[in-house]
Amino acid sequence: MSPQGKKRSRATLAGKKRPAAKFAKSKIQEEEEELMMPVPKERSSKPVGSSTGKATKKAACPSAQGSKQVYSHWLMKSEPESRFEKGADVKFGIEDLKAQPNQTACWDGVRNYQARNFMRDMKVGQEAFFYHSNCKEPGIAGIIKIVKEAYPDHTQFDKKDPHYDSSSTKENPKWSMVDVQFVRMTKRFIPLSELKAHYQVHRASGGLLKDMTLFTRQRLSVQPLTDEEFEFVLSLEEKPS
DNA sequence: GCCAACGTTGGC
DNA sequence: GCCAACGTTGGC
Repeated sequence: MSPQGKKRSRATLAGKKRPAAKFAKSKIQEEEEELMMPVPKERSSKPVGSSTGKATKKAACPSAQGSKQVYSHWLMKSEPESRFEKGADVKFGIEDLKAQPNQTACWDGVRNYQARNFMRDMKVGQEAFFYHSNCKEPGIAGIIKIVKEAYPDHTQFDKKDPHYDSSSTKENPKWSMVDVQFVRMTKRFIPLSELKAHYQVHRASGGLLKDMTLFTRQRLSVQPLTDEEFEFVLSLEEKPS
């Protein structure tokens, strides 16, 4: 995304963009995706709060009737190293976000329905990990927060943009983006290798990270974390690497 | 640079 | 609707 939505997505501003590639999905396909989305497959979504039934105000309540899981934490991938796509550099690391006016940028360029739908679920004030992908050292570099909820991604209408989508119209925009603001760097960089090691242990032992989307849906550039996953990953900050 | 994972396309 | 071909993601 820019962040890779992207897979990737990224922020806008002068020049970075990503590829638009092929998008020619049938209407049907598109609608389907919009309507049903993604509750990431297996996570047993545990509603964050109550065990007893129903509706406490909290968040996640996957309840029986098929309502979908509600998330309040996210992980957003972006590439911190230069890479050219259709002539444009898609580089957008956390340092690039910090350098933006107000340390804020729009997360444009996401061209995957599931990632898009997760962005549409994001609420102002929610936090996300800023994940560096496709680079020397992949992993979590910092924390960002949502400062503007989903609105049309302007790059879909820009023929010069690598993410241009000729099938989208202003009347019915296909792709969305959110605005994010830098919150802080993590106390230390949390490498993918470390996260993966925990994931593997947890997968075997039934630990907290056993369903972490980063590993269960490998190429998804915008993804949710349960509160427990978010807290666990944050706790790694305190450990010496 | 390689290549596994996986989403999309399009023939049938 | 199946599925092989193809393209992209992204770790290594």
